[in-house]
Order: sequence, then C-alpha cells, then structure tokens
Amino acid sequence: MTKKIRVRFAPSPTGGLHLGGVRTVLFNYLFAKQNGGDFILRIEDTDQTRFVEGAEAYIFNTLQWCGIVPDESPLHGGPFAPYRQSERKANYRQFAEQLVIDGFAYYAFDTPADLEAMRTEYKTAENPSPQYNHILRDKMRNSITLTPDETATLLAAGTPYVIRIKMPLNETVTFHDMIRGEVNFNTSQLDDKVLLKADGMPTYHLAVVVDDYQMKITHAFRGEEWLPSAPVHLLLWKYLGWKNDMPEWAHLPLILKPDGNGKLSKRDGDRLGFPVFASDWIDPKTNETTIGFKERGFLPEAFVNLLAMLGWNDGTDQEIFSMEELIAKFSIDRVHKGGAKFDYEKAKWYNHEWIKRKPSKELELSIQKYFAEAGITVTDDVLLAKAIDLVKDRCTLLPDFVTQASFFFQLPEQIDIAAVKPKWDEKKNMFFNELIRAFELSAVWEATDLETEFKEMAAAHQLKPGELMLPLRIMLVGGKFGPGVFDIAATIGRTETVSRIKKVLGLIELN
RNA sequence: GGCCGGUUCGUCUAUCGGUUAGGACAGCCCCCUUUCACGGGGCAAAGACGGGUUCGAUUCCCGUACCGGCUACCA
Repeated sequence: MTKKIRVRFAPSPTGGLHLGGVRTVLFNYLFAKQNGGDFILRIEDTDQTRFVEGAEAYIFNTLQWCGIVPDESPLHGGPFAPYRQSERKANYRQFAEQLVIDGFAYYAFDTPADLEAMRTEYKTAENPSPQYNHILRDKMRNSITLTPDETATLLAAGTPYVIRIKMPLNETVTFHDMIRGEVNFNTSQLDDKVLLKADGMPTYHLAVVVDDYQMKITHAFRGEEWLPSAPVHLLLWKYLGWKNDMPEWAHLPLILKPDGNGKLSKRDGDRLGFPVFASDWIDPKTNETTIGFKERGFLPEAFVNLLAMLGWNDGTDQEIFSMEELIAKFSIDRVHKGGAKFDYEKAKWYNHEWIKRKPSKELELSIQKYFAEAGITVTDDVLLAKAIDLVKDRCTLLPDFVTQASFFFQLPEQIDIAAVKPKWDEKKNMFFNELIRAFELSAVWEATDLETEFKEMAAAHQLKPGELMLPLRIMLVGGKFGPGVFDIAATIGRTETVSRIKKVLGLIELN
C-alpha cells in the first residue's frame, strides 16, 4: 500500500501573500488534489518578533478567494492539530535535546554580542561572512569547548542558550529533487545552524522537519531560496532516525522582477505600478494598504491561471486552464528549473480571456461592487446583465466595466461636444429632430429595426449615415467609445434615448 | 568571498539528437468595424560563449561568462 499523499504550505504570518507564495500553495494544492491527497496549511510563526496581527486571517481569505481550501489548518482543524507552530512549541525541545544526547547537536551560550564580535573579528576580504562552523565553533562558548561540568553549571544557572546542529566534517549530503534531480552538498561548507532558539522556540530548520514528520508529509514543495538549507533538513531527518519517512523534495523556481534581475518583491510592484500581493494588505502598524490582484479587478480564475503558467506548461499550446484542468494536467516534472520574470501585460491578458469566457451572470456581483465604489447605483439587474454582455469584450480588468458601461445607468458625465460641433449644421439638426419623432413613434424597439429606420431617414435627408452615427454616439454615451450605437439605444430604452438626444441637441444650440 | 542553482525571440515558453526552432504577450503593418475595442491576417524577433561526444547538437558532457539564491537565535 502506498502512503496517502500529504503536502503542506507553511507561510509565516508576516504580511501580504505575494505571487511567489501563492504559486507555491497552488502547486502544492494541484499536486495533492491530483493524487487524491491532503493539502495542509501550517502557520510558521516561530519568530515572535515578526508576528503581524491579521496576517493569518489574510492568508485564509486570500486562499479562499483563489478557490484553495485546505483539508487541515488552524481554522479547519485536523488530526494533527495544532497547526500553528507557536502552539506546538513544547513539542520541539525534546528532539533538539535528543540530538544533543546523540552527539549531533550541542548547547551554545554565545550572546548576540559574542556572535557579532566573532563575525567582525574573523571577517576578511576572502571571507566576508564568517560562519559558526566546524572551525569557529572551537573558539566559541558551547558544550563542545566547555567541560560537561561547566555546561551543566551554566544550564542549571539558567544561562540563555541555543542548540546548534553539529555539522559533520567533509561528508557529502546527496538528495533527489523532483525538479532539479540530484543535488550534492559538502558538509564542511555548511555552518552549525541554530535549531532551538534562546526563547525555546525552534527555528524553521527544526520545526519543518519535526512537523513534516509528525504530520506525515509525503512531498515538500517550497521556493528555491530554501535549496541551500536543504542539507540541514536532510541531516536532521537522518539524525532523528526518520529517514525512511522523509518527504520527496521539490524546490520551485523563483518569480523574478520584470526589469533587471532578482526576486520579485513588493517594492517592484509599487515602483512599476502593479500588484504583487494576491489581495489588498493593510499594514496594521502604518495603516498603509498595498493593492492586491483581487482589488485591482482580477478574477480568481485568471490569477490562478497566470500563476500556474509561470514556470509550468502542459507541453501543448494551451494557455487557458481552469482549476479543474490544472488539477488534471499538472505535473511536477514539467515545472521549470529557471526563474520566470513576471509580466504584468501578460497577466492582464489572462484576465481579459477569463472575463470573456465567464458567463455575465457570474460577473455581476463583483462588477456591482466597482459601480458602487464609483458612486453609481445599479438597480436594474436585467439592464446590468445586458450591459455586461455588450461591453465584456473590451474590459481587461473588472473596473473597466465602470468606464465602459456607466452610461447605461446614468447620463454621460462628460459630453464630447467638440467631436460633433465643427461639422454640425442645420441639416443634421433637422435630421435628429425628425429622428426623435420617429423614435417616439416606432412600433418596435430593437437594434436592427432602429438601425434600418435611422439609415432610411438618413437617405431621405440625403445625409451619409457615417456623418450621423458619431453624433448619435456622442449623444448616447458622451464619447467615442462603447459598443454599437443601436445596441446601446435598444438597451437603454426609448425614453432614455430620446431624452439624451434632446439634451445634446440643446447643448449644441447653446455652444 | 564561499556554497548551491539557473541560462531558447524584449517577456512567458514548445522542442525529450535530425524542425524553415513552434505558440502566446508586448511591438509594427493590413483587414474588419461609419466610435473605441474584440476579432482575423501578416511582419519582425531566440538557442550566452568555447570545447568535446556524435554521421548530426538548442538538446548529452566539460569549461568559461553572465544572472540569481543562500551565507541571522528570519522564514
């Protein structure tokens, strides 16, 4: 019997969830669901100095928006609760101490000042960042340099200490990464990472290993920035005697800034004018809000889709995938090794595609919100549905519906008189006055009939329809944009059409 | 500096030794549209470099260059 697939996403609740984070969740989720496995959300809040109020709730809301529901989490519970590392604190110490007993780790009593002094003292041009490693540990205050009695005394006296892993000398740590293949490290190059902090909390290194073991995680996907610490984790799995239960690893490529190089950061979004966080993040300290894809007007389907395509494809030319399709087609061995630069233009294209594909009915609710924000009240659902159908092809972001369709619900805010005035004459004036009468009397009110009527009347007046269409458009929508004029007239109705024509006729007279 | 990873059009990418190196976004041109878009058609645009292996390398191996990640009692 094969083990049930269990994956986890383990964010730190320190702020907004950025693109890279959400993509990591997504790949975890896709892999789990494809294999009928479980997706666990675990909160890594071991650094109490970085804890940010509200960040955890934000993570839940954001995942929910994306359509990702954890099978187990602090919120949903589960057989391996608690799912917050701070609540599992008492659990970690025993393992760190066992490692000391087994000779794989040791107590270190160096103060932050001691460490800083060491780093300055041993800093050279060739070695700008000295490590607490197999060489330097002999010069520090720890249970290796101290006698057992001295160590015991310090411990008994309650001296603050950390537990560090004792990196073996010149061993090769090899592991298989599902994306990168075989990766090797020489332990002599590695430093003695802290496992248990002075406050009793584990560091990430200890916590992931212990939690992944206890939560029976089978596959561990995380960002490429973790690759350098993978050997520490590997050694821990081995030293703790759990090697046979170790998950398979996959280090995902990074999402890079669009210009230049380097990891995409929140700053890049601010600088270049696009969101980096999935949804709005309001910093509780400064009250500053950082815009998210959601609020910018992205559909969750598009967001998930574009994220999936950053570093993965199914080998065909298909680019539009629903979550269901992704679950069916995703494969970890088609994930790239190299990082991908984020392209906001392409991101918008995905959204446009999803807006076009999505039934108007399903768009109504979110579009309503943007109208409300713009101070436009939409009471007529039927009108809204028609308007959405008419303009969706020309909307890339949800707020575009406001600029593209507000004239369906209210008088145009601006009327581009300048576009008609120069070519305006009495003949046109007469035409439109007659058009008003004809429209008031016409038996039916359908776009095609209105167009026919309009064109016949133009012919009768010996005017080219082309000269009259633009004025009519300006009268109805206020500017040179929008769907077909007769569709608009048909949609807003007889009364409204006639009244708008009259109004603009009056304005032209005045000018 | 050290360690690890990466490298196909401007960008995201296809290619699992033999292709006119394909698609998409962006750009440019044309058509459609008596508005703006959508849409359709077209143009331009790539294997970092140097060695091998091979009848044949974008593809496999090595080196170089460049880019990135890590180098905290942060994750």
